[in-house]
Amino acid sequence: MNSVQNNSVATTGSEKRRAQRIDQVLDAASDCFVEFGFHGAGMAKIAKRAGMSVGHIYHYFESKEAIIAAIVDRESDAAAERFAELESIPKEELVHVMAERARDMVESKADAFQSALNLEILAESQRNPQIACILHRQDEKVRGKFKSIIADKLGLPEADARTEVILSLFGGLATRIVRHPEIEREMLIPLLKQIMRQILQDHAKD
Amino acid sequence: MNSVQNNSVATTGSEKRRAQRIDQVLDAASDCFVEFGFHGAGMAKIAKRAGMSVGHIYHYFESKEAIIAAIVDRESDAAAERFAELESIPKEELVHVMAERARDMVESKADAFQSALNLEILAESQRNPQIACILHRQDEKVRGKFKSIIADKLGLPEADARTEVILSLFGGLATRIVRHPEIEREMLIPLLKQIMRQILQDHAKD
Amino acid sequence: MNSVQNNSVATTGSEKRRAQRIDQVLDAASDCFVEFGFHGAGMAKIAKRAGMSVGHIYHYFESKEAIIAAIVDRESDAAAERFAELESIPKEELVHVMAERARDMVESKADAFQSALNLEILAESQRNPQIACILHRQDEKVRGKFKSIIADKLGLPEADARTEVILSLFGGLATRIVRHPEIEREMLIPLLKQIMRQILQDHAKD
Amino acid sequence: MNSVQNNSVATTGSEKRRAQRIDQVLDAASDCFVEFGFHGAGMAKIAKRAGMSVGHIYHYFESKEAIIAAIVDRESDAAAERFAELESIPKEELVHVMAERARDMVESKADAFQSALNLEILAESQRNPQIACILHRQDEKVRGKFKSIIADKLGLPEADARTEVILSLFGGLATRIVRHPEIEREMLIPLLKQIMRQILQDHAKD
DNA sequence: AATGAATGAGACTTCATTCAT
DNA sequence: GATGAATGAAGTCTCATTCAT
Repeated sequence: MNSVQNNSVATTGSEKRRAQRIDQVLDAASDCFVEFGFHGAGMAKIAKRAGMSVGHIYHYFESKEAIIAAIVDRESDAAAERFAELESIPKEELVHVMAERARDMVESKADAFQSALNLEILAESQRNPQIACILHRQDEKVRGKFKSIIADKLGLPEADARTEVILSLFGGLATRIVRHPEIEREMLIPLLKQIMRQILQDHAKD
Repeated sequence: MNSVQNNSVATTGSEKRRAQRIDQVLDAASDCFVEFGFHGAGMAKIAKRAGMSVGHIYHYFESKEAIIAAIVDRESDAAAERFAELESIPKEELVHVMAERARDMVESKADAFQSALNLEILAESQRNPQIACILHRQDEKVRGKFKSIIADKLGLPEADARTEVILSLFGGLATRIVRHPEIEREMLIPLLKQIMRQILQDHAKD
Repeated sequence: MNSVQNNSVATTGSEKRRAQRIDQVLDAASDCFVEFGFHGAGMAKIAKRAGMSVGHIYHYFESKEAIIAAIVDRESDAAAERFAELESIPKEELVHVMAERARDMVESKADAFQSALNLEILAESQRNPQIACILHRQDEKVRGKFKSIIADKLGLPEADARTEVILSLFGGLATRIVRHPEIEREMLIPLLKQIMRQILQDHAKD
Repeated sequence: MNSVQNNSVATTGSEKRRAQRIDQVLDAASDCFVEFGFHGAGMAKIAKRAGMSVGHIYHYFESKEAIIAAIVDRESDAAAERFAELESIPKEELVHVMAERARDMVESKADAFQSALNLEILAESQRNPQIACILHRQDEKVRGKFKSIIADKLGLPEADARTEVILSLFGGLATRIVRHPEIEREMLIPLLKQIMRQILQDHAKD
C-alpha cells in the first residue's frame, strides 16, 4: 500500500539491497500497524507480510520500537515535505494553492491510510519520548517554514497564531474524515477556502 | 485525575457502594490508560491503583474491553453534554459563546475532549468496532444538535458543512494543544473568534 | 433432573430443612457436573442452580471435593441398591429377571444421566483416592452379593468370573449407549438375554 | 510411558526433528493427563515433562485442546488398527483369535483401550464435540469392519447386534480391569471365550 | 441461616527477542 | 545474509474459598 521511499544514497549493490529490505519491513509494518495497531501487530505478522523471517528483521532493526521510530520518521518526513513545497509558491497564488490543498485532503482517500497511522503515532507519542521527540522535531520544521511564509512572503502579523490554527484545522479535518467516511466531502470545500482566505489575508480584527 | 461521576440513581446502600466501586475502577483505568495506553496498562496495574484485587474487577466488568468501552462511554457522554448546552443559548449570544468555548478549550488543560485519553480512544476506535460504534453514536448526537442550531436557530444554509468544519477545528485544536503544550494559547483566541464568527454568520461566498 | 433422595432420618424441622438444602446442592451439582464436568462446573453455577448463595454452600460442604464425594456416595448407593434387589428374587426367575434388567438398561434413557455422571466419576477416581475408595467399597458390596447369589442360590462354580463378566458387560453397555444414542437398542435384547442365560447357567465348558 | 509413533514420512532432518518434538509433547501430555486429568494437568507441567518451554509448545499446537485432540486421535487410531487386523484372519480361526484377543486385553495392562487415558477421553467427549467427533468417526470405522466380518465372512444374521454387544463387552472389561487391578484375570478367560463363541456362531435363539 | 464482595493463586496464551545452524 | 526453533515474562481471565454483614 505504501512503498515509495528509497532514501538510500547507497551506491553499492549490497547497500541497495539492504535499503530495499528495510523498506520491505517498513511497508509491511505500516500495513500491520494500521490494521492491528502498534501493539496488536506481532513481529510474526510483520515478518510474514515482509516476506522475511522474524529473526532476520533484527538484522535491520534493533527492536520493534526501532521499527516504529523509523516509520514515524518516514511518515512525518513525508508530511513535512508536503508543506515544504509551499515555499516555492509565489505570493499571489498562495491562498489559492492552500485552498486547493484543503480540497485535496478532503477529497483524497489516499490519506486515510496515512491518517490512520497518524492516530496510532499520536497516541504512541504520548508515552514514548523517542516518538514524541521525532514528531516534535518535524513539527518544528513545518511550523518554522509556515511562519516564514506567512510573515515574510505574505507580510502578515501574528504569524504564529495563523500557523497554529491552520495546522490544527488540517489535522482535525484529516482525523475527522477518517472517522466519518460518510461525510459528503465536496460540500466542505467552499467553506474551507473561505476560511483559508481569511487566515491568510489581513482581515484580522477582533 | 478523574472521579466526578455519580450517575447512580441507587438508593440501597449496597447499590451505592457498587457504583462507587465501579467508578474506582473506571478512574484507575483512565489514569493507567493515559499513562501507559490501553494495551500497556495491565489489569494488575489497574487493580492496584483501584485498590482492589484483579479478580474482583471482573465482578463489575466482563472484560478489559468492557472497561475501555465504559470509559469511552463516560468520556464521550461528557463531551456530548458540553456541546448540548449550546442549545439553550439565545441566538444573539451564540457566536459569542462559541468563541468563548474555543477560548476555554484552548486555555484549559483539563478538558476531556482534548485529553490524552481521547487520542487513545480515537486510535483504538480504528480497529475496535464496539468503540467505533459508541463514538459514532455520540458524534451523531452532537452533529444533529449542532446542525439544528445552525439551521433553525441561526437560519443559515449549508448547516452540514459548517458543522463538520467546526467539529474538525475543535478536534484538531484539542489534539494539537495536547501535543504542543508550549504553544502560547492566548494568541490564538482572536483568530479563532474571527473564524467562528465567519462560520456562524452568513458571509458565505465562494 | 434428579432429586429423589431424602435419606435424612431427621426429626427436627430444622434438620429436615438442612437435609433438603443439602439435596438441593447435590442435585444442582449433579446437573452441572454432567453438563460441564467436575472441573468445568464452577461453584457459582452450582449455587445459582441450587437457588442458594455461593457462600452458603460452604455451610453444608467443606469444599467442592466434598460435594463430589457426596454425589459419588449417593450415586453409587443407588447403583448398589439396584443390584441388591436381586437377592430377594427366587432362583427360577433370576435368569429372567437379569435379562429384563439388561432390557431396562438398554431401553431406558434415564440412565443416560447416570451414566454420564459415572464416566465423570470413573475418570475422577483415577486420581482422587477418596473417590476411588468410595467406589471400591460399593463395588465390593455389589460383587459380594452377586457372588453369593451365583454361588449359593444358583449353585454355580466360578462365581467370581461370572460376576466380573456380568458387571463388565453391564458397565460396557451403559457407557456405549450413552456414547451412541443412535444404536437401535431393541435389537440387542435377544442376544443379551442369551448371554445372560449362558453366564447364569452351568453350560460352562471350555 | 507412551512413545512409539513415528508416523512422519519426513525426509528432511528438520521435519524429522519437528515430528520428534511433537511426539515429545504428546508423550508428556499423555503422562500428565493420566496422572492429573485433562484439566488438572497444566501447560507448565506438560512443558517441563516434555523438556520444552511452555511457549514453544504453541509452535506445534494451537491450544491445549489441540493437544488433547491429537492424543485422542493417536490413541483411537491405535485402537482401531488393532481391530482392523481381524479382517485378514481366515474364517475358521476367527472365533479363536477373538477369544485370544479377549485374553490379551485381560492380561496386558498396556492396552491403550483399557488405559486410564481412555476414561479421561470418554469423560471429555461428553462435552467436547471435537473429541466426540473423533471418537465417533473411529468407532464408525471399527463398527463397519466388524459388521462386515460377521455378516460377510461368518455369514451370520444380526451383525449389528453382535457387533454392539462385543464392543460393549470389550469396553466394559477394559474399564473394569483398570479400576480393579486386583481381579484375578486368568479366571475370566474361559468364560469370555465361551461368550465370544456364542456371539460369533449361529446358536442364536430367543 | 444467608449473602455476595473480596481475594489471590494459577490457568492458558502471546510475543519480543535470541541463537544455533 | 537468512532461518525459525526456542525462551520466559507478562497478559487476561477464572475460580475455590473466606468473611463481614
